[in-house]
Amino acid sequence: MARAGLSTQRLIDAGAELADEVGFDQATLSALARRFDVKVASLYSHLKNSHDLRTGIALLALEQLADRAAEAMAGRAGRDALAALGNTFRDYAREHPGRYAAAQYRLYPQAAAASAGVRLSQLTRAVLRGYDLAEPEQTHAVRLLGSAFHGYVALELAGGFSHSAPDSQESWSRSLDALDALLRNWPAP
Amino acid sequence: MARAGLSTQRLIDAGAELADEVGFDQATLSALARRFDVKVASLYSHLKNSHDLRTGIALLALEQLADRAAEAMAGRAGRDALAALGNTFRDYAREHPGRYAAAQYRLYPQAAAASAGVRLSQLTRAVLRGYDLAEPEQTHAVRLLGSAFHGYVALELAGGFSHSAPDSQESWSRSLDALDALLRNWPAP
DNA sequence: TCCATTTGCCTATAAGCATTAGGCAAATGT
DNA sequence: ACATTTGCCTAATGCTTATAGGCAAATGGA
Repeated sequence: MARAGLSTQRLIDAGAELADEVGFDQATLSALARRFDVKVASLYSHLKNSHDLRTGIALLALEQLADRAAEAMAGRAGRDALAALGNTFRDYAREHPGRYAAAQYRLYPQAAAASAGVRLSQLTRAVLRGYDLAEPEQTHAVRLLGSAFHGYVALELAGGFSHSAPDSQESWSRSLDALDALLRNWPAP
Repeated sequence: MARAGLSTQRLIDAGAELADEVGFDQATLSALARRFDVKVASLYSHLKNSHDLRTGIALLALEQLADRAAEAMAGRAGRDALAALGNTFRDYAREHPGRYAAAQYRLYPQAAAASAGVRLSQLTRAVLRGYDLAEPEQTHAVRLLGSAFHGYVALELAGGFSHSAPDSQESWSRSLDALDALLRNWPAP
């Protein structure tokens, strides 16, 4: 009986593709087994359970996001860095909606601390180096920036901005302008 | 055989409570039937399917959100109106996490157009009456505002701001200050 | 190269969830 | 009082996750 050549990594990679195609919560072990033309029980040699698959996809997505963000932000500051980070999130979510959803998957604190999510939040903080903000205002700004990026991407992905003028791209671009202006003129506490 | 006295509305109300307790996607027909001490099949006299239940909870959540927002915003303008709307979202999400998640549930365009979501977006636009913004900048601002609110609430609910200083309440308050400042000094296109 | 061990995928089984079909009894209205 | 409607039931199906145990393919040591 020929073997299918499964491995944890191959399953997670295929799971990520599956998630992009059918949605993160439709990326089931059953569907994954079907994709490899293998019985579901066979997957349990490589994954502890379905939570394991989801965690794996989440960690993959965070890695990819952090890699892309680091590359996009390299050598940029101010509005350029801000746009690089924001566009990384938005583009990734549009290219890989399932993975983007996975990146929001609730990890155990321990797993979260060891994930690329940490790198990602360092990059967000790095954007603020181009502006003049001391603690604790810097942290407030990091949180607001993360909220605005994530919120915009989530609402856009949910179709919130799709069926009315003006174009979502236009609003996105102006939102980056606005956030840049805000960081340059952060109100006194 | 005594009857349980089910009805569509009672099921949806109980489903909303269930969602708050165990999470929106754990609010299943099975769990709901258990709660009424009734067999699952009995629910199908009142609900077409599980999507129907989810849609019902979503519409309920949107109604409640819009009602709360309208009351909180009445008679307020500027930063007060902004804070009233933002706090409505945040407080509702903290009190009713399952319902808040439901409010993000993707509705059919037709259902969405007839929902209280429309009222909610009118209220968001009403906040901007206290500031001086003409179209299309006004729409960009509405979208950014909605993104920031939703993003903050989602990240806070996911535990993003819970395990490090400064306090999330502090960041929220400063974010409202910052958004108010931004709307007062919206950058020229 | 032989053979022991490990590993990978299998069958079988069980439990939870969504859904449909069909039945009986309680509620309702005339 | 009786016919009709309605509400909840049992039964059955199919899909999902998960566990236990088995056999054959890969691996590695002599």
